[in-house]
Amino acid sequence: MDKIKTIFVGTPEFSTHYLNAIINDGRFDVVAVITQSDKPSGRKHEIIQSPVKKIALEKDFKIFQPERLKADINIASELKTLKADLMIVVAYGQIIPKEILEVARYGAINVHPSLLPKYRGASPVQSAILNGEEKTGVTIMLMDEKMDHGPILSQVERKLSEEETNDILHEKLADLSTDLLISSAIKFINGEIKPIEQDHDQATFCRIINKEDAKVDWNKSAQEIKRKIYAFHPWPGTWTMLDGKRIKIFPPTKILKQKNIKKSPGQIIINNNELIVACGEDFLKLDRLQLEGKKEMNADDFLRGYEDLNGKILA
RNA sequence: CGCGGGGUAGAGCAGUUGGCAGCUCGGCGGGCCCAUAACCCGCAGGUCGUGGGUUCGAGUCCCACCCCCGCAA
Repeated sequence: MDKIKTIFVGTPEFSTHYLNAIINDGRFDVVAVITQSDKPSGRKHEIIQSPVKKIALEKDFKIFQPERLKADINIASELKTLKADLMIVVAYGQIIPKEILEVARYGAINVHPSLLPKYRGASPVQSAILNGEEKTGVTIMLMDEKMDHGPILSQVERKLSEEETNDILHEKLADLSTDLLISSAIKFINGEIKPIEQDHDQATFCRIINKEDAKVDWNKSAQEIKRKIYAFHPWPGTWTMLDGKRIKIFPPTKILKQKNIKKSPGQIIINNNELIVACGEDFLKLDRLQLEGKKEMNADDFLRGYEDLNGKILA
């Protein structure tokens, strides 16, 4: 059997797990890679290449980096000349127009890290943690014009614990589903899978995360705040303000229930060398912090250098 | 040339107008105690990021460079 001529579309680290799996499997021939354009990034505004691009360069794949895929009319015809069998899309970061989705003979397959039709959209993993879901998973599906809307080829589930962070969960979901992507793609091409239409009435959506989402509202319950800290780790990183300075909060944190103490939300309590903050409901013990300009550190290190914290208010 | 904070003992920090380098924690030794991460006594541990300059004298002032970090993108 000939190798499956594949166009891979993706951008961040998460995508690279799948690209590597496809490369290592041996039954696929990557004829092109589409990834986001290089952008000035970091402290000195250096030009940064996407993780997917780095692999593509290493393997000497043909690379496309349109500024806006929608606006680039020529790219569809150029892709067609590759006579690809399949397009595989993992976290590209742009809407892909219909003409592009149709350049490969068998169409486009998407990997989406949620149990579709739940959590369509830009932040499925973060949202599942934020909402305290008991389980999430990964869906392999065919793409159509609507976002995360196409018929499902396969799914895999994973239980969630209260201690799951966004970065680790992404990795675990990838580990869990790279094989599934490959087997599903091959079965689909061989006509061994019948795609199943999603139950669109059950669909839920999650929007892209912005920086304002990452600020702590201490009026919320300790549980809600804890989930945010885990869901937004390491990016964008949950933060609050202390004495006019930004301070980031990292996992782990622990919820403390103490009914007889009354403090205003955001108030710091130093007890037994532990850093505890009053929330709208219950209390949160913070273990790891980072003051702007400083490195991330343990709470007891932080307390050592920052005297008279007791009673101060985080906002 | 995007904006900003920082580099001082193993860790976290302080160091006033330039004048003997400190604090808390940790480490080591000893003491107290039924006992302890508690308490008491003692000890060790620093080329103050690097190089140059000013000065009788620089952690501190001037110049250059290296490294870490927050914002923004």
